[in-house]
Amino acid sequence: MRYSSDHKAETRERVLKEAAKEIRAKGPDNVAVAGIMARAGLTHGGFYAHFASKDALVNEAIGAMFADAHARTEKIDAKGDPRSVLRAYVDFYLSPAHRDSRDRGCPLPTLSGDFARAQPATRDRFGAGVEGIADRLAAPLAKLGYADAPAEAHALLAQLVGGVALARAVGDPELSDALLADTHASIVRRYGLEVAQ
Amino acid sequence: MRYSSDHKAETRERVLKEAAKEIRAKGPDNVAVAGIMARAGLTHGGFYAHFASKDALVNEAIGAMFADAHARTEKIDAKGDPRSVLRAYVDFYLSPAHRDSRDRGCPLPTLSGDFARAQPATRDRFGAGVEGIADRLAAPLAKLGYADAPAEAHALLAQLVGGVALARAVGDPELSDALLADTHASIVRRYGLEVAQ
DNA sequence: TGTACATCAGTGAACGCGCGTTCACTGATGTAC
DNA sequence: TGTACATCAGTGAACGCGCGTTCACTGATGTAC
Repeated sequence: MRYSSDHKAETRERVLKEAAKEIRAKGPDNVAVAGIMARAGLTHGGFYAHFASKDALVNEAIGAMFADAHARTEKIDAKGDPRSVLRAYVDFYLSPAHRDSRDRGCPLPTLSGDFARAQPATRDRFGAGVEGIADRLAAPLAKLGYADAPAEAHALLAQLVGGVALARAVGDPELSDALLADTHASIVRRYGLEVAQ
Repeated sequence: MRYSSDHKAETRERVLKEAAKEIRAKGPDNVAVAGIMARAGLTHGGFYAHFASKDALVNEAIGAMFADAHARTEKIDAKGDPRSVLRAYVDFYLSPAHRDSRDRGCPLPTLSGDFARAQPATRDRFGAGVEGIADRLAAPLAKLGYADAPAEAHALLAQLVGGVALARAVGDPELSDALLADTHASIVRRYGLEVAQ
C-alpha cells in the first residue's frame, strides 16, 4: 500500500504525539511500543520503520511533550502586563485541572524522576525543555524589575514543579489541594500578584 | 537451617533496607525482586516468606525510606535557633551532595513521579511521608512567627523538592548547579536566613 | 544424656507473561516501457 | 493508453529475555521422648 509522499511523515508525527501523551501519563518505562502503535492505529511491527528503538522514540517524544505543553499556554504571553502574565502562568500551573491531567500538562513534575535515571542524551533534551520554560517565566520577571530574572525564574519554576509533583503523588485529596493552594499563595504573595488576573 | 528467634525479622529488615535504597536509586519499576534479595545476600525464592508480593515490599519500603532520610538529618533539629535549623535543612537539601546521592537522600524528588501512578495504598503512605517532612519544616517556621506555619511549610517543601528534582533530571551540570544555587538563594532571602549557620 | 522427629528460613529450578526487536511477507500505487 | 515491475509502509508471527511468582526440596536446630 503506497501512500502520498508525506504520509510516512504524518504517521511518524502521530506516533510521536501518542507517545508524548502516554509517556507523561505512565512514565517512559510503563509505555509499550505495541500500545503506542495501537493508539496510532497501527500494529507494532511497523514501529521500526519510523524509529531506531524505543529509546529513540522516548528521546524524540520529549521535544513533542514540551512543544505540546507550550502550545497549551501560548496565549498567556499575549497579555501585555507582566504581572498578569505571571499570575496566569501560576494560576494554570498550580490548578487542580493541571494536576489532574498528567497526559496533557507540563512534563516536569511527572517525569523529572524518571529522567534523572535516563541516558545523557535524554537528559540533555529534558534540560533544554527546562530552560525553555524557565525563559518564559524569566521574561515577565525581568519586566517586573528583577535584577537576575533567569535565577529568579529557576527558583520559581522549582516551586511550581515541586508543588504539582507533590500534589500528584499524595493520596489524600485534601492534602493535595492544600499543597497546591499553599504553594500558590506563597508565590502570589512573594511576587505581588494579588491584584492581577 | 533453623536460626535464632529474631533471625527472620532481621532478614526482613535487611531486605527492606536494600529495597528502600534501590527504589530511591532506580524507581520502583526498575528494581527486581531477585536483585534486592541478592543484595541482601539471599536467593529470590525466599522472598515470599517475608512479603506477599513485590507491591507489598514497595509499600513497606516507603516507610523505611522516609525513616532513613529522617535519621540522616536528625541532629539538625538539635540546633536551638529556628533560623539555624531552617538554614541547615535548606543547605543540606539543596546541596550537590544530596542531589548526587539519590539512594540515600529524600525520596520526594526522585519518586513523586512514580508514585503519582501508584495504588491508593501506596500513595497514602507517600502522603504520610510528605506530611512528616512538612511538619519538620513547620516547627522552625512557627517559631519564626509565621502565622500559618503548616501552609508555609508546604510552599517551602514544594520549592525544595522541585529544585532537587530538576537539578537531578537535567543533563548539563552547570544548569543543574544553577538550579540548586538559585533556589537556595531565593529561600535564604525570603526567610531571612543569611546570617545563620 | 542421647536419639528421632518436626519446623521452617532459605534454595534453585521452573512457569507464564509482557515487552523490545526481527523478519518474511503483503498489496496498493508510482514508474518504466 | 495499457501492462509489468519496483517500491515500501504496514502486517503479524516469532524470538529471546527479564521478571514476578510458585513450589518441591534442603538441612540446621529446637523439642519430645
